[in-house]
Amino acid sequence: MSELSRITGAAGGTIFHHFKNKEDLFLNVLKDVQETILSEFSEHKKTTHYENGLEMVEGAVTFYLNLAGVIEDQFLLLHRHYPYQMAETNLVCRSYLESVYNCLLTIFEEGIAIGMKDGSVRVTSPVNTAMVLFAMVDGIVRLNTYNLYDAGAL
Amino acid sequence: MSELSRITGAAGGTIFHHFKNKEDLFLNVLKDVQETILSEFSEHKKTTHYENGLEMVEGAVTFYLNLAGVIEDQFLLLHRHYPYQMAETNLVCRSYLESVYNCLLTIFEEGIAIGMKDGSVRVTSPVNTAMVLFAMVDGIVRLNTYNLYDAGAL
DNA sequence: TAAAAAGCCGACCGATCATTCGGTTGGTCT
DNA sequence: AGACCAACCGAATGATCGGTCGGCTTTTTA
Repeated sequence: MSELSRITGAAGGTIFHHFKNKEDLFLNVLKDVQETILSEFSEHKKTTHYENGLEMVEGAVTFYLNLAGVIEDQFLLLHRHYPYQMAETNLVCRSYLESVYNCLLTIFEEGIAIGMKDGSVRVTSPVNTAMVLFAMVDGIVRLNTYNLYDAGAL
Repeated sequence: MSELSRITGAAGGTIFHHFKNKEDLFLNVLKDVQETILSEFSEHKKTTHYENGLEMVEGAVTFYLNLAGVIEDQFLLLHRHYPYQMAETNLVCRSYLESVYNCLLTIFEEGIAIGMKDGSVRVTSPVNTAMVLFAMVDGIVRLNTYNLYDAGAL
């Protein structure tokens, strides 16, 4: 909190005038992350168009990797342990996280579902496939954040 | 530290008799994680045998998912932010993490390399493919740890 | 068997933490 | 002009943190 006070230039007490406590402040940050990702997602849906399901899945991967680069700090928050620990007891926190993951998974799921219809994608379970794809892309982002390897080249 | 003192039953000062400070204690825990994973890895190599490269890759996935379940706490440590933050300045910490990731990546790489020879695997870059596969499996483990979704069913 | 070393204890310390609170300011409404 | 209010300040607060230290006990060594 003192570091935040130093960075923003606001006095220590001022922060507590705007936020009830540290947890409330964190929840507002998380809310901001959720809103940003959801808005980027709907923007992506509006501005893109794909020939078939497979292309849509590929587009989802590109969208995800690109987004993770543009708002790296926000994604970093989702890669930390604290939010998920808080989500175990805090329902608001949990709903923010679920909303984000739901949104991100949906992109893959939709692409796979369409691809199954048009024949460009052949899988048994679209939900599971989407989850595996998501885990893969997210894992790469994570690998890239903690630059132990040059995953950025991927 | 006080919680550790409570759990172990050792007095506060006793912990600092065995470890220089909190960071030193953490490094010893991380060292333990590294040694455990490396030993499990060599055990896996000794006790398994595969017909071709693809089977070996599949075996690597199974090994990884299984290991993550058996020593869940130790994997949780690798999914937290702190070690990677520390690795930026602490070379010992960095070497532990690199050693772990190197070991885990190697399993995939070897399988892919063999598979490319015997024709069971067709990829352009074994290193990149191994990294993507690793990211995928690790992503699933992470998704499962923070049980927002029932990734365990996968 | 005496001395030395290692293990252990818990009260204690200074630093830092999140949070509080009495008071000031500048703008808006009556 | 006076009342009101949200925004803001910063010193003060109690709790907690990692870490220290002198002394007690057990084990090892000479």
